[in-house]
Amino acid sequence: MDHECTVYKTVDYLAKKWTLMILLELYKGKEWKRFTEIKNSMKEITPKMLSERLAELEMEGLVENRIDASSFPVRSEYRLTGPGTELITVIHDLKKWALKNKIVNSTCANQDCKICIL
Amino acid sequence: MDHECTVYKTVDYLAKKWTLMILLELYKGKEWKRFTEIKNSMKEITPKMLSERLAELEMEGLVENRIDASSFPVRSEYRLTGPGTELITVIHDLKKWALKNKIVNSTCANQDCKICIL
DNA sequence: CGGTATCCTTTCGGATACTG
DNA sequence: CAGTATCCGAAAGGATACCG
Repeated sequence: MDHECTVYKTVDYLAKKWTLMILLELYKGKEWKRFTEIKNSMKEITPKMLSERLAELEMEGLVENRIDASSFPVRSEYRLTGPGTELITVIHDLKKWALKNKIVNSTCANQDCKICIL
Repeated sequence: MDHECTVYKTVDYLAKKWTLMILLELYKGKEWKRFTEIKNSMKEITPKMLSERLAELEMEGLVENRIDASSFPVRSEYRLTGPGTELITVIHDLKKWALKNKIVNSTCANQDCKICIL
């Protein structure tokens, strides 16, 4: 939309399809994850989408990428940056708000969600 | 997208165009605001969009509507509910995160933003 | 005033194929 | 393996007109 307000800018890219899922996928488990590894963990995503979203997140400084070109095939891995990890806290707050105020009966409420693992 | 995860569900509707702007518009100033009053404060929005978004937000329990049908023209007013107001806190946290981690030089950082007023 | 209805444009994302 | 290129369909949103 092209905003000047920080809040709108931030939500604009966080809100895109797959973005949150990718962030949470990178948040769980191991530090560095390979492209295909991320892709396989999100059954429905296309390489095009994953590629686009990772590029955006890298530009926003939430994700970093390291490439080992000496090996073949090239090994490319991603992880959350510091800011990226800190954002998870805010997302967790959002979840707490939702569970407190809106969700009446959800498996999400009884336990840590298996999907977002928050 | 049709998620089962609380977090995704929540972001799915918060992320729609105009939604955040409407919430913040209702957050500032007076308690109850009329349809046209909201519309005029957001120069670019069409009545269709405002109507759709308000309906969604009402369904989600973030906004409530009262109608005075005895007057003519009918007087219809909106305001944030309790949960709606609490959400503003989370949005504020998101802003703080963005200013701390991402925004280098923004008028937003020096003062409360004139747009989101957070 | 407070919306709906209709139509139309634009954007987004999916499917698929291909490449170094 | 880690993507990119191309094409296409669905859906979101804008413009405009109209109505109780």
